[in-house]
Amino acid sequence: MPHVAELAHKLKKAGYKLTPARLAVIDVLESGGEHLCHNQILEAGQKIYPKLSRATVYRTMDILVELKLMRPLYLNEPTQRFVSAAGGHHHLVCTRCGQTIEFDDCTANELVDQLADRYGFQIHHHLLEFRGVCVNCQ
Amino acid sequence: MPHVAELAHKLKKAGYKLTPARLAVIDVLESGGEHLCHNQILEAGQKIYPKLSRATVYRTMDILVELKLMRPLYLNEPTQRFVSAAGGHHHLVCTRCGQTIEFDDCTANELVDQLADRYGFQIHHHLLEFRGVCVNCQ
DNA sequence: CAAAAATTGAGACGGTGTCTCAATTGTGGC
DNA sequence: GCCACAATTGAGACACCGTCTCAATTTTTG
Repeated sequence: MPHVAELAHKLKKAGYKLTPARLAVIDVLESGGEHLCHNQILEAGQKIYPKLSRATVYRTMDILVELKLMRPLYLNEPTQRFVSAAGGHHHLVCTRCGQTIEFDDCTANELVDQLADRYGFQIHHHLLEFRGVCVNCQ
Repeated sequence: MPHVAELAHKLKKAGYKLTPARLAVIDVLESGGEHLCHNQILEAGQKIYPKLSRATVYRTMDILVELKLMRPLYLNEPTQRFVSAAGGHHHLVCTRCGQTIEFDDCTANELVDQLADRYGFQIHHHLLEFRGVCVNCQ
């Protein structure tokens, strides 16, 4: 989970201005749950800074992704969501209720090397997604 | 890669009618490349059966997914794409040119058990996605 | 203080996925 | 082969999403 101070500081350090709109977005990211999408960020952000507009949310998220402070992902739906770049990148998704658990364990590192060899790819990152039914929904 | 005959047969067996529209969609799935999205299926399908409509493509794909003959996935973009349910479920994506290689190797099976234990999930399937730069784009 | 640069909100726009509805079509029973 | 009925269809309406433009505002700089 990102910290307001940290995100804000890095934004400023990268040469971006700390405007109320951007601070509202950052605030939402810090206090809101995980896996927020643009719309959720917009709605929550407007409670903090009512003038906040959709375009600004998109622009701010672009910056945060560019600076590798947040990471975009698609959890089996057409909506882009965001997680802190620091957090675990792997997911356990309940296909019934949508609950998503994030974890870090990863046994894919050997596989990364194999694939790099076989296909000549430079692999930068990877994502594991497990899908099933959670305890409550069984 | 699915076979027309096979998909068509299973559709009929499940109680669905074999209409020209559905056959066109199936034909595209069989002959077209991998990772097709609705729009690509529509365009290719209309070359076979010009009256084919967008709604029918969506409906047919819903059925095929329901019957577990095809599998939907999102490759880091808001567009849903489809792969044969039988094929490999893991991907190597070039972030520069978009080329996607599909493979089957999987070292995640131990991880599946661990996660099932830890979180009480019944895990049905999983997806690995590796992202990097392919030979040509380096 | 003035000019330039960065950022913004509002709204237009094209594309996508969903839905409705009247018209058409495939199928099993005859 | 034909018929009646249920399934299926295409067309278009609709809401929503992501992108873009642009004029207005704010911030920084000289």
